[in-house]
Amino acid sequence: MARQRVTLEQVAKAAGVSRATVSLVVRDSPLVADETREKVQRTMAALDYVRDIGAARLRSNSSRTIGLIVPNLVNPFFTEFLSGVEQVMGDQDRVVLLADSHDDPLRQDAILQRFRGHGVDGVILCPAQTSDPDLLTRMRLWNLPLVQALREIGPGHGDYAGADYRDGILQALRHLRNLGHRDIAFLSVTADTSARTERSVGFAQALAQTGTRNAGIIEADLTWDAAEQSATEILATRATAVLCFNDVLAAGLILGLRRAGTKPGRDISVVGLDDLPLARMMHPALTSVAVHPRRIGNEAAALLGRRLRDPSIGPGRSILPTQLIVRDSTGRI
Amino acid sequence: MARQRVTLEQVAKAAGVSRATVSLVVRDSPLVADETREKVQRTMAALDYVRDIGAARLRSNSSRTIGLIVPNLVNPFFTEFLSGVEQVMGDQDRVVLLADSHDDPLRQDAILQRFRGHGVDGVILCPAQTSDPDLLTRMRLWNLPLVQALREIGPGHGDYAGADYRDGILQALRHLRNLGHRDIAFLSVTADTSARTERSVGFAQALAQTGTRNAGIIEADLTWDAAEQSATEILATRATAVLCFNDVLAAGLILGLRRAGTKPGRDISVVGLDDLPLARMMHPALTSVAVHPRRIGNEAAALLGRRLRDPSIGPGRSILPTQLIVRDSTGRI
DNA sequence: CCCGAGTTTTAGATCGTTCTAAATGCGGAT
DNA sequence: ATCCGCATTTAGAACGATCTAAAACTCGGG
Repeated sequence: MARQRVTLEQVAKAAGVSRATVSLVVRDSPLVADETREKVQRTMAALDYVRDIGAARLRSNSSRTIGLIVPNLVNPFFTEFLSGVEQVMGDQDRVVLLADSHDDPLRQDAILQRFRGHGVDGVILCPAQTSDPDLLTRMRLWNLPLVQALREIGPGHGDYAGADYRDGILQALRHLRNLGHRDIAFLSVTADTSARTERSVGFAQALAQTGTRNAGIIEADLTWDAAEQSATEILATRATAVLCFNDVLAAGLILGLRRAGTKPGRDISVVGLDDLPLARMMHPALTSVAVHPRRIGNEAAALLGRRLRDPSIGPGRSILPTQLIVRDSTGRI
Repeated sequence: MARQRVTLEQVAKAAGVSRATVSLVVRDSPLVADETREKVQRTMAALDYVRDIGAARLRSNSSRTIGLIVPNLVNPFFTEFLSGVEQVMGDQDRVVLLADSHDDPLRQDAILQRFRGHGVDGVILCPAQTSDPDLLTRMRLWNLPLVQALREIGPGHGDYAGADYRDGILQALRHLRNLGHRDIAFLSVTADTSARTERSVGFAQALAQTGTRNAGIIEADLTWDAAEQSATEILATRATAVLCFNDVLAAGLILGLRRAGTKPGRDISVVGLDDLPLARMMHPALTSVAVHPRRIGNEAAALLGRRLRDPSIGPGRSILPTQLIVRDSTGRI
């Protein structure tokens, strides 16, 4: 039960130098003589010294720690994103505090306070639905660097990483039009986020640009069951093709359509957004717009790194290109 | 750039009491008078005081922080598990440091050092393949409480949370036998973990217990492509049914089988393990053994919580029951 | 009016680091 | 000899909390 943490002090004593010198070695400062440095490094290794980053932060105000808040850990989309963030942060020798807001602004607030208490250097936030726009000013007040990702509170300013959904939707509708579709429905979500408005607007614009018609907008909760049940509503429209808010809904919808006796890809075309891995596995394989959430995660992490290095730099916005992947769920009318 | 962190000192001054009193209020100690407590709480709220947990830990040795290492963030199985851990820890007002070892023991070591430096109270580890058994003694030396999950280094002692795969496999083979199958193949993975040996042994035992025959053990990398390609090898055996290491492999295999012109569920039966959400979405829908990774995550977190509360308590092992979910990928011979 | 037993509050040391400012050692130029 | 400049090293004060041990109250009883 012995408290047996090895401290700077002990290393210093063992190496016959002062605490301050060891501290300099730890942070590999150029001020220390090569001979001393080596001696100290040897004793550090011998004693299995591990620097206490908490104590270091107390004095220096850099915890090498960042907070990451996602609204959902079940959707593979977010976990791929998360994996992208973790990857870059690990390479920068930073550590990621992870939390799931369950799309609940109150919970999100609580998490932010907790993160604040832990002295994170910055936060990557994928905001919960209906987050208070006021949150941004509060965070500025707290002096807590923020990068938003995938979704955004309020009008876009500040660091942001996302994907060019509008263009992706345009690609999808062009593809559908080339296959002869004219009446297109949109299976949207109930949750109110910037991601939804972006895609709704993108849908409207793409309709105009491709000369196709809105056959109806159906909303469903973001679950497979809800999407499955929405199939009947979709079939009640005169749509020959459906664009879905994301692949989760598309997958559920396809299940529902099959259950209702139609053959997706032949009787009705379905396009997803996100191109989750499962898109390939479904039957019929899902035509979807690839978004590469992992890369967005990389970008978000890079943006935050940049911000931490230079807080005065202008906001960085990173909108990654998207790409339609054609599979079997879309076909000629 | 203003230094604007609100400290105990400032709260104390504003409330007209001492630092120590405020500290007691923060930790809601019963020692402080109700009147004082309220006064202090009001000033804390007014000043937007946030307790610095790093500083607290320095003195008190409890960081309310735990480390979680998974070998893979892409596999939904692990992210569900992770989500289970996060949930319980969040409720305990603890924060999760997350890292991905990519199944690489060296990386895993580096992560552990980083966690140690951050002063985590304990670690939940899903060990990377071929982790050195020596790691356990090292961690004991470091005085770092450990809960293993899903996989285990060395012979089982110490806290562990996992699922009863053996029984799940037995259920699967019974089911296959009842459908008339006698020759059963096992699609395994190349990665060498306790999870693999557990399932291999379970397969062998279940063969014996059900009076079925081993039609061959095929190994594939843990990717869809590899599983897809293994279909030809599987078809070269005389197996009428295949048990797969997990649903990812099962999904790939089914794709490969279909591509090869067979009809899974009719010509050949396929059973997965884990019952990932995608099992429902595939065509044919995958018969699989439900493992509930989220609950395992809950358990692992609970075990660690228990250990932190009382370090002297005996090791806890939590093996959750599994349950065969029959869908369309298995059929009468 | 003092005492003792509770209850409540507090001063000061402490945790392991970094920072600041100053001390030290060493050549070479004066 | 003395002094300067440079490269190294260091003592001691932070940082923001908790802990320990003692101080300051309160109150009823002698």
